[in-house]
Amino acid sequence: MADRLTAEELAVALREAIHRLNRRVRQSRPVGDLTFSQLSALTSLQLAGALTPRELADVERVQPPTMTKIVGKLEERGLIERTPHPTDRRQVILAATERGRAVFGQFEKQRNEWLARHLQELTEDERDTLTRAAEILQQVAKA
Amino acid sequence: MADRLTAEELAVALREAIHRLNRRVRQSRPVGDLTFSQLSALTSLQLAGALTPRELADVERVQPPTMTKIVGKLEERGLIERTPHPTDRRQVILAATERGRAVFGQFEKQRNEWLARHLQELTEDERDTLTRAAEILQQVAKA
DNA sequence: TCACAGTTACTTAGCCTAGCTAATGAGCTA
DNA sequence: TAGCTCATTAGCTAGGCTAAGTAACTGTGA
Repeated sequence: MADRLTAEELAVALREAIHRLNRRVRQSRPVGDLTFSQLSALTSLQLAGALTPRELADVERVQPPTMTKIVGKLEERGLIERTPHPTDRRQVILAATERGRAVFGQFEKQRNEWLARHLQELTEDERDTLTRAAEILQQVAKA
Repeated sequence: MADRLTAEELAVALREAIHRLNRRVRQSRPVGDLTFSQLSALTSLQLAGALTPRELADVERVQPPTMTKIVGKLEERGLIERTPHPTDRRQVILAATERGRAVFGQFEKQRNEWLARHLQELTEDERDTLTRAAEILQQVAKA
């Protein structure tokens, strides 16, 4: 069973687990797909409805120029669109297009397939633990 | 409290949590530091003692050319060294140098600082949950 | 009130790392 | 000798970053 770890030991264990799992999930990329980061940005955008690039960058925890690139890729594919801000002409409003919303669910599903399949092989107890862990980790990442 | 999620819903939640946390941890990079991937490879190498590039690539779940690059960076810094395989001259044996072992602990500590600090702010109960979660995730990543 | 200095928002340019596949060359093995 | 395996090289894309540039907003002093 799990011994009581120090915060530092836990940090090591968690980071390694996350690092490897992250690589695994990224590897299972279907052809012609959106990347992880693109999908994440698209998700945030749909959850929020509409955001400025700065807001989206903050949510995604990247710098604005990085978000400019990601948004550019999504716009090229016609999945999101830029519209002018109603009052402040420096700003831009980003929102998913019809097509973006349509395409999204399908890719999201593929993307999760590998992980979901493996999670299904766990016990209910283990999945409950991971559910609580996901909440805690979201909280930590937000901090 | 946590509702019972389907494996698919859990996959979404986990993936998002991991994605964001990963970015957070990567951001807290001290100057002149090793990258996440370099540190991870160095760790695996020390745990195993010595490995060939192919073996290390498998452990780290990357393709051999990717590992060639990472190993190159570590070698440049004098943290690992390549020695010829005793019987098979195609192969190479990788191992951490004295300096690699010395430098390792220190960077590892810095690397974990941000995460450890935030984990310390959690309750013991939450940390226990994360400890179990880390074990489960390692298992899933290995599968 | 209005000009201009400072600030903010986004983008561009240029860099590095991390991944990948395809191809190459050296060495092993049947 | 033919064919396989291992490591590397070459060349690509994506995703990060900082620094610098441009356009637009805002507030203050004459």
